[in-house]
Amino acid sequence: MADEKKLTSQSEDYSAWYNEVVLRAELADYAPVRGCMVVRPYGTTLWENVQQALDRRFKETGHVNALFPLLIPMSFLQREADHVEGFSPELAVVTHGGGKELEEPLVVRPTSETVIGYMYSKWIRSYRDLPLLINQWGNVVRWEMRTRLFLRTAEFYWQEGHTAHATYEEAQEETLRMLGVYADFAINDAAIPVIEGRKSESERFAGAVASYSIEAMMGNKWALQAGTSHMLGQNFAKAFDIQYLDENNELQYCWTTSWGLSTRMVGAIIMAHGDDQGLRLPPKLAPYQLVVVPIWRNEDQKRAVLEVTARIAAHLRSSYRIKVDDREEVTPGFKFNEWELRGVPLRLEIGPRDVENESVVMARRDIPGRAGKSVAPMAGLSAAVGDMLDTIQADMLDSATVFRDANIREPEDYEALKDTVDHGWARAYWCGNPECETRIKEDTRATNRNIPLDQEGAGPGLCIVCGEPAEEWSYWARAY
RNA sequence: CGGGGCGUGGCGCAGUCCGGUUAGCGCGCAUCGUUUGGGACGAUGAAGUCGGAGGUUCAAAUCCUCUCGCCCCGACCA
Repeated sequence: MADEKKLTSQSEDYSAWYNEVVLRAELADYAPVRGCMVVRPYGTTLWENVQQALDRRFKETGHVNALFPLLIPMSFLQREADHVEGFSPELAVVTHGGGKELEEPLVVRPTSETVIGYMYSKWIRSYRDLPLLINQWGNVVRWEMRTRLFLRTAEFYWQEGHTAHATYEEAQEETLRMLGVYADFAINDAAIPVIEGRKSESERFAGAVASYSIEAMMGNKWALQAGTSHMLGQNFAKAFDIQYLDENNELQYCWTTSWGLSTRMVGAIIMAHGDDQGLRLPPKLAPYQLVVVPIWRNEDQKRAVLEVTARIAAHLRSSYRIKVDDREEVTPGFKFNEWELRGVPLRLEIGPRDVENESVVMARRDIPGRAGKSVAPMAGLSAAVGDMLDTIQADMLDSATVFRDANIREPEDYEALKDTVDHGWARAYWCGNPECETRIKEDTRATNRNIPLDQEGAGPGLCIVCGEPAEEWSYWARAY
């Protein structure tokens, strides 16, 4: 930071920008343990808003919440071959308890498929018990090599849904339903356009038959997997004996799914919307939807302004998440910058002129500077604020969508693809051969993000790498 | 685990090469006053076992040995 007041600009150093925003907006801080973070109150409120928006959708689709234990017997992980292999390098293991070495080590859950599978095998007896639709809000630990606040931390907070079904079709339907729920949330609440798709074999969750993701484009044009949904087939059902008696009194293995969305979504919100001034939070999720900054020059004005401010705030508080910043030790200009850094979508400025004219100045965070300012009459202010917040929400989605679409190209050939993924995402035909996928990764550091569910317009084509026939196109990009 | 960087008041750093007053600077913080429509200013003040341990020396933030931790860049991952 050359200028201590300003953030490092995104163009100068995107990851420095990211770290500074997270710290200075007081979303999170580094914990004493490497790779762990403290989610500060402002970040927690944002996460709680994410939770509420998702939880409502989970309930609407028939799910209920439960809480499963943090510690899992090591042997559980080993029951599903791919699952152990996938997770063993990143497990935190508890070897001692009560001052004694444990007979069997316990792992701190990296995810809960195994314990939940164990419990499901106890709970499920009959087809009448199905489908079983449970979600858990909690934390997990994965010993990551390289960590970044929110994006990849050793411990993170998330929800993991785990469902069991009688048939393949129902489980597959559930997998895609929840992917759709994530997409709906991302688009309509987080104002982040996302692409729903299937993960390639190499990117598939350890133990899954198929994994699906929503992929979002960040401000530096890298991709971020913002949510995943897995079709687990009967892999875990067989490993944990999750069986039921069907209508014909025959024993069948269940079909299970799991799906998760983590505090990484906070990182997505930061990077999808942030600018050189700091955060830009979508109104639906922002801890404060609007901040009111009173302005005065002398005692008389102060009294009048604060009185009007209090009245307006009391009125707005019933409908909006509002913060009145009446600190006297900092100037209005300082407050403007601080709340812009912290991403509050809308600011109301109330000064002597406004008191006189019975108006307020509204400043939109998504449109910096003078262009984002307008004057609104105090009469009918609540409705005007509501309209403005709706407009900001919609405009943020629009501009994120325009940005994303402007940075997705369809390269003609392999040489063009190499260039494309340097500046954005590529949508290209791929034959599905892992060797072609690996080659792209080695040549460009870009990975297969997903094979979009929406294949409209895709006909038979030729693989961008090997030229063999390809049925589907997929997205390729540098990713977090 | 490989490469790089860094540990000095709350934060950011200088000082370390070449040992030598009372360890400085900016920001922040506290008090008072003047300010307040885009990051105010002045005065006064509080705050540091120089990451830790051992060693060399009359003398160590500074030199030597060991150690711990953090950050950044790679390979792995949501």
